[in-house]
Amino acid sequence: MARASGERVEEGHVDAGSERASLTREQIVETAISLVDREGVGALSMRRLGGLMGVEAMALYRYVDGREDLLDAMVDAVTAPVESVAAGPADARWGGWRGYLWRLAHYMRDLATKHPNIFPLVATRHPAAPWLRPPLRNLDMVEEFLDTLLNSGFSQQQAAMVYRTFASFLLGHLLLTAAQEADQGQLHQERPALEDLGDFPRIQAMEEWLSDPGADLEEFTDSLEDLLEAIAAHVGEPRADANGSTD
Amino acid sequence: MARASGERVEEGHVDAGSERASLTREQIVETAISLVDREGVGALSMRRLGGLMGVEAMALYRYVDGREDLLDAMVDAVTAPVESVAAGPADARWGGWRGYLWRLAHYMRDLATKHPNIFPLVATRHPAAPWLRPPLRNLDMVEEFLDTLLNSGFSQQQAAMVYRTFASFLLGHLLLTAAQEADQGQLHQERPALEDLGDFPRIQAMEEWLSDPGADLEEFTDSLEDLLEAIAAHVGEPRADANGSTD
DNA sequence: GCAACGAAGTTTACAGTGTAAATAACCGCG
DNA sequence: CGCGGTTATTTACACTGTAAACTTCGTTGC
Repeated sequence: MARASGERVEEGHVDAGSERASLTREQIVETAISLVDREGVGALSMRRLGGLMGVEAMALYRYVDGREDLLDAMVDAVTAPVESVAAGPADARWGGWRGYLWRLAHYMRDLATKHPNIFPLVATRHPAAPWLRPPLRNLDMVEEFLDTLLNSGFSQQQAAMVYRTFASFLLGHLLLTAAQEADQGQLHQERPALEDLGDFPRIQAMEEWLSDPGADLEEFTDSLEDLLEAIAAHVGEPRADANGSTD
Repeated sequence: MARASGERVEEGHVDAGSERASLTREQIVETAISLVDREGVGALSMRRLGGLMGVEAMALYRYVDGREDLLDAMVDAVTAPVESVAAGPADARWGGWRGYLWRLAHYMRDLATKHPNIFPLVATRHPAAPWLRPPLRNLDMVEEFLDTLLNSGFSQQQAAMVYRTFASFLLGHLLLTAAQEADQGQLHQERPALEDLGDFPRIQAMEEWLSDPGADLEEFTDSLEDLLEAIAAHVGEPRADANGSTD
């Protein structure tokens, strides 16, 4: 019954084409992601999601094992394609470790700006293992990360250190980028008049320098380059010229 | 009535001494903080909090204006004392800007380890102004921060840049520190067997280097020193010796 | 054909949530 | 005493996640 007559599902056009489509874990996760992208995690409820897929809420439980599991699955889904985009196996060494880290950083930044409402989840949910540090919590990706570094002459200890440092760097910058992107998207909610700053002359004087949201990418890039330089210095690499050819 | 006879409030010994005590916004926020410290934000509900204070849930609404406001107030309360601890007005220039940033960083780290369940809120909630960057979102503190830097010879543009960079640095490192501290506290919940890593030789080989949770403080300190060095370099300061005396 | 089976989705139910609105208990003051 | 104001309680409602029973349906074995 249910979907037979004109019962007005919320907006979900399931597919109506192939055969019967039924439900899929991937479709559920995908729909949930798009909902959260549009309206934030607060808007994600099982009943609402069910409505979007033209199905009762409880039907989802055959595939997702509860809301928490769904959130984890969303995080995994969003961070999964990184290994095939940031640095596929073919060109993993193109540009050496610097090139690899550069591409990875910018891929993660894209992710944060595309899913600003989901990124806090990526940053905040406990990863499966305690040494897996957000936002770099995809096993395939971490494996490739370490592989690239070890192949570039880093010791195991150094590679682990770089992994941690790099993760912290991304976490800090991208969480801010995402937050900023998020309230840009949320059709300017009530800016509460911004207390008058009379007691804060320094802040008042510097407000223009502190704002400047357009500078975010530039700041990210600059900081990234500083970080790469610092890594190179710690590791004893000559200098730069962006090509650490190891083969 | 309510608190008169033996009605078994959850555990809240309000004060039982002074006069009647009634309710206070500060007490509410304090109790909420201690609850979240013990059991995580998931455990904070208005009814539960009311129970802890020997009062019905709706009584809180005269003081906190809803759950969201309560969470904001908790974040503010937790990050407020920074100006009097990290660097009071008297010794704000002791050790120059390096000393100031050093003390501030360690104060914030203490905060993250003392309130690991609250720190994600500090990191994640939108600040009042868009240019106020977590976790440095206290106006008094930011004012002092900028003042210290400007008094140490930084230009306005440079000071703003340092503020942003420093905030990103803290956010990245402390969120990880807090997460780690948090699941140490949560009486080891089911570690789900940790998929066997057969497909990840690199990770498997380096697991010992990747774990090592004791190294967190050392890593933080090292990274902090790198950051201070980088700032000094960008600003054209001679070198180090931890005393940028400007007077 | 037909009964049995398993899977997919629905119904019903329950305990818990935040919070708006009306109500009651208390205080000092006239 | 009554009156008014502050504080806390009561009641109510819409919503949440999810356990358990139930219906519906396509497939398979005989």
